[in-house]
Amino acid sequence: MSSVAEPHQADDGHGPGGGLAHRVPDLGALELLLAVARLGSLGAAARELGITQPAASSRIRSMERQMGLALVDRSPRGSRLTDTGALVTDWARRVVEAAECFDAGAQALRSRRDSRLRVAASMTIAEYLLPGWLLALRAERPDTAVSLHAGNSAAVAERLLANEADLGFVEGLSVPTGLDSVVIAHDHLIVVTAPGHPWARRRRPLAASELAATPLILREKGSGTRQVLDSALGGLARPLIELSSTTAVKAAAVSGAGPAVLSELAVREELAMRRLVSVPVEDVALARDLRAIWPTGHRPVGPARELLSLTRG
Amino acid sequence: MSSVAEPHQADDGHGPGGGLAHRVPDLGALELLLAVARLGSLGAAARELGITQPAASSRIRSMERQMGLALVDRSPRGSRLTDTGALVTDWARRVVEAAECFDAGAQALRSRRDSRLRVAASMTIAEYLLPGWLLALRAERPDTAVSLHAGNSAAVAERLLANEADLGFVEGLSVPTGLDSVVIAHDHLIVVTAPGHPWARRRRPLAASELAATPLILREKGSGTRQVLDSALGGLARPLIELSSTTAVKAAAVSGAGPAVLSELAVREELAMRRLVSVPVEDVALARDLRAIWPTGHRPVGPARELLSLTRG
DNA sequence: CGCTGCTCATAAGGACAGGTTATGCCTCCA
DNA sequence: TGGAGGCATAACCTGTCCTTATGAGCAGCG
Repeated sequence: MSSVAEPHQADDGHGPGGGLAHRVPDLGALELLLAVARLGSLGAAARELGITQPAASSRIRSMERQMGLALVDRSPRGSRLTDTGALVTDWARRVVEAAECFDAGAQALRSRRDSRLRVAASMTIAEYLLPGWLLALRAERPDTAVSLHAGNSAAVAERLLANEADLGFVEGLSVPTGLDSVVIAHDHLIVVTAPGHPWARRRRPLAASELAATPLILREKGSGTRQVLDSALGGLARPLIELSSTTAVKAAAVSGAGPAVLSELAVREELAMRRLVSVPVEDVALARDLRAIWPTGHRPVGPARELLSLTRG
Repeated sequence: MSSVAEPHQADDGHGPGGGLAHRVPDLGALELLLAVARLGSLGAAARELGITQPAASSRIRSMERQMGLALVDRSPRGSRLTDTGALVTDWARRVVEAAECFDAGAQALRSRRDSRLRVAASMTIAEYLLPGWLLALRAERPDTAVSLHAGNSAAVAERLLANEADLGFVEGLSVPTGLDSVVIAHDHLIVVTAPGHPWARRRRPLAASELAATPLILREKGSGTRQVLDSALGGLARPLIELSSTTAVKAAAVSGAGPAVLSELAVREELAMRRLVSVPVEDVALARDLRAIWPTGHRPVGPARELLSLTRG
């Protein structure tokens, strides 16, 4: 029951030129570029990253050679980004930020035991929201060791009640007894298809009956997403296929296998890139709350309170 | 006049443990992990990336050692991700996607001459939107060579009229004569502050007069963002400091220097991570259109039409 | 039952990237 | 006219990642 079982997908150009890694400078080089942009000098950037000035000079130079672009204007009294360098640096910043989220998440997965704050979260929240929160928390309280356990809503509640976690995050319809909660955000399930699908060009909203009558790509029964959909349609959702992870559902939908129902959190990126298109729906209650939960009476204090305050919009 | 001149900022933990690059696997490893997730086998993933099976095996193993996490369940008939591996892979996917955007953008900056589609775009669009569009275009038309030139709105128009570009993207109030256009999206300028600023806790919307009376962190006169703000306030915006790039303005605002006015495109990430907070505003027309533009009479065809169709919501 | 085909693991060697120290040149400023 | 800070080059070292060659576990089939 663990996870990924993805269908074939016809996308991504694994064409010639070899992997991304040969065309994109590695993270260390991008980090260095950001430091140069911020500090205005190769030497200063080198010091900040704990390397020597010649190392920085050589690394920036080979990055420019690799990309075929002049990124930095060197002068005897400092270095500034060129115009294209500024643009490249902005794109690089996004890569580094994603890597920082990765790192924050990985670190939380690693430090299981001796953590000052033990968090349990549902898959969707752990995937899309939590790394950013952890990063923000680290910015304010750099020495707070956080541990993370991801699972379904029931598992999260269980861990809290067993005192194996201090704070939980779930997306669901109801809160288990013995737990207090606060709504931290709202989420909507939305219907998505590949851009080529007939529904993609629909202007008139889909009726609930139509949705219930159409075979859909769905998460397995028991997942939070599926529960909300079944309840909204009165237990009637017809699966085209059932997949055990959000990722697999997205991949199937992108490949054109059919319409899928997913959290808007999960498909924001795909919508922005037009890999998926949202289909308007009427009359169906696909909203759900994202909640922070904790054992009744143990109102969050210290790091837990800090993290909680970061999550509220 | 080129670019970045960032003020001091007290954030990011350049603390111990050395750079990100030592804690996060490099792009090649992340790419490999995604391939393993998708294909269900180390050997198959290795083949897809054009390396040998032992190389893949060793690389995954050292990634697991580096992170201190078991990512893959190996068996004599294939490999599957562990639960934590699935989570890590989802985070890795975001890093790789950011790198793909970086690559698409860099490639467009590089191929200046012999391109089938020459695009000119304003800075904001080039920074935040265009890489995604280029990636989507590459997915559909892998062999379309695109070149990109970024500049302010006037420069974009100039390039189009001089037949140095086929398609332009600008965010602005008006369209120069000699050019046709279509609105592809709507953008709003928003007022943001660091979370600690008094305005951050404001519930009651800010009046235009209040905004005009307060010194703000702003882009330089002549930028599209500044033009819209000045016009909305009747030419009255009072600068606290003027900076020459969106990035510098964001950094100043994050560090708490004061309130800033920026496109919501530019601060979406910062808002999500609570590094900045949006301040409600009333009575001020801060909306602006994002437009695709082209020389009158040369309606986009071929690759230009293709790209245009990807940008419309 | 043993062959064939798939999987992953290990071992030994080579290429290269990225780091270091040492040094030189340029420019601004006191 | 030093001195300080900036960048570049050269020579060398080391670790990482790749390769080829080989071994071993599990499945299906004649």
